[in-house]
Amino acid sequence: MTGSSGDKQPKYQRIADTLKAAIDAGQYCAGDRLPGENDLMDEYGVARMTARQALGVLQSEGIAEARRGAGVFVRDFRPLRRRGIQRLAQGQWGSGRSIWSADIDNRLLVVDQVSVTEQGAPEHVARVLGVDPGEPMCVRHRRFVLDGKPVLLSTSYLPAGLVAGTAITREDTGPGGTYARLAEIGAKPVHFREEVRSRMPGAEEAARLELSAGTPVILICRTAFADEGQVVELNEMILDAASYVLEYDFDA
Amino acid sequence: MTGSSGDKQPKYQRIADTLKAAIDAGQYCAGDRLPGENDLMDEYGVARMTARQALGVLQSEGIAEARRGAGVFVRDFRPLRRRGIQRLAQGQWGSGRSIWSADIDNRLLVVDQVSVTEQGAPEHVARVLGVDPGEPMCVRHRRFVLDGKPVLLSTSYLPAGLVAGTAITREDTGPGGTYARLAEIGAKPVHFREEVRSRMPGAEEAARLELSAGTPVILICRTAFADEGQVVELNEMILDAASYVLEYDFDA
DNA sequence: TAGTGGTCTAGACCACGGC
DNA sequence: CCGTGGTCTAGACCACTAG
Repeated sequence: MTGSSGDKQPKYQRIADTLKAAIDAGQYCAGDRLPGENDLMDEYGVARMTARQALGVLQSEGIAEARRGAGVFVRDFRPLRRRGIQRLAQGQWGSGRSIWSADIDNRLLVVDQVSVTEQGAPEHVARVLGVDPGEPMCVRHRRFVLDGKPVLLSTSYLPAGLVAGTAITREDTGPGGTYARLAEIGAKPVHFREEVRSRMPGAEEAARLELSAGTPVILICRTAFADEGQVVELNEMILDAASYVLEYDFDA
Repeated sequence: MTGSSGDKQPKYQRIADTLKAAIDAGQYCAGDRLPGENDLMDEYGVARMTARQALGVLQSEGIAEARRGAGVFVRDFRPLRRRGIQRLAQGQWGSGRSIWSADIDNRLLVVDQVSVTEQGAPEHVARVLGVDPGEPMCVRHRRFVLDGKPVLLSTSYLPAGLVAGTAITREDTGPGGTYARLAEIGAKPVHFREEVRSRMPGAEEAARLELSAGTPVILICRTAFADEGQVVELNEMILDAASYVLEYDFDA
């Protein structure tokens, strides 16, 4: 495909396709600098905005990344593997290690932008939790930064009455994390539901995750159920899609 | 956020933020037409390309959609729910109904662009299947169109030797689909792994799924294992991210 | 047919990065 | 410093859609 058919494509698309073909052919590898706007203007005899638009195609497809003052570079894709099911098996958090240490090998994970507040349940949260909007909730915000790159934003909602007085209301939830604390107060999560979708980030999300153009986010909304079917936590996560592969393993 | 701080934002960003705020405030609802390029030029006293850039922000965030000759319109988000685990429970395909009918209620699902060919295993497929690259595979391509909107592209790889002579090599695999046929030849899938990621589509993917700008795709790579741990199928799916929510339900 | 968005040109000034 | 990409202007022609 992309052959020499007389499809009457726009110029910028033809230039973009040529660059993509060169990347596929290995003429440019991950991290290499692509021809800049000026190069393309000379080579194809087009105006600045047209060359710019061609490079914009590669950026909006997540293939390339512009660095101001330096050039446009080929991106690479080396995602983390997030095992959705095994990571929540009881052995992981029952034993006292952080859930997150299951994900990472030889990498530096920093949790920052932590805040724990009590506020009223937003409407969509209340609906899932089965409570009234405005019901007091313990809201935990966190950002996870792996090797200096932010990869995940997390917002966790728990019923304020349920978790009052536990370490869940503190920034450091202690060994085993939130789920170990829930187990200690008789609200052990026994069932989980994860809903996954993807969209482009808003400006604030892109800033907090330091996303370059053309990178979507993955949204995971996890609901944790105790053994009476009671919802004990709702966790909304925003992931850099270029940093993650989610894995779900299950039997027929 | 987006307060009146003297952040010295670009004009197009300020215009875009104003439009987004108006949408959030309910001044424009899903399907409504937004102010066009000419409107913004008049209202803000900017050049054509700047107004255009502002509208481009909303489009690249998936908030709005341009319709040529008509205007720029607010998009909506009414996704399908795809239950990753229950839908592959044996009751679903063991009973003879199509797996896909489990997903849809009162909607017209059309499967088109079907092709079944035999070709050599691509390198990445061979690696997962544990065979040599070029090993003959049965390759099934399909496109799923729901109520006239393409939502999913599927490419399925099965060992050619295993499925030779079965309905799997025909376009219509018969009641219960591929998995029912595999069960009949003693290669019943008992375990599945789904790997999920997201990125922006390439031009061909966007065309086949009729995606508007600012819509990512979700990639699902599903591996089906028979009871000896043997891989019997690898299914690569490309989903319109604006059409789907994936759901995974599991116990701790 | 009138108005819309899609493409394109030929300039301009700026902020930032590497040298 | 000089080249890079980021923003912006003021025009132009086109294809498409709605009325």
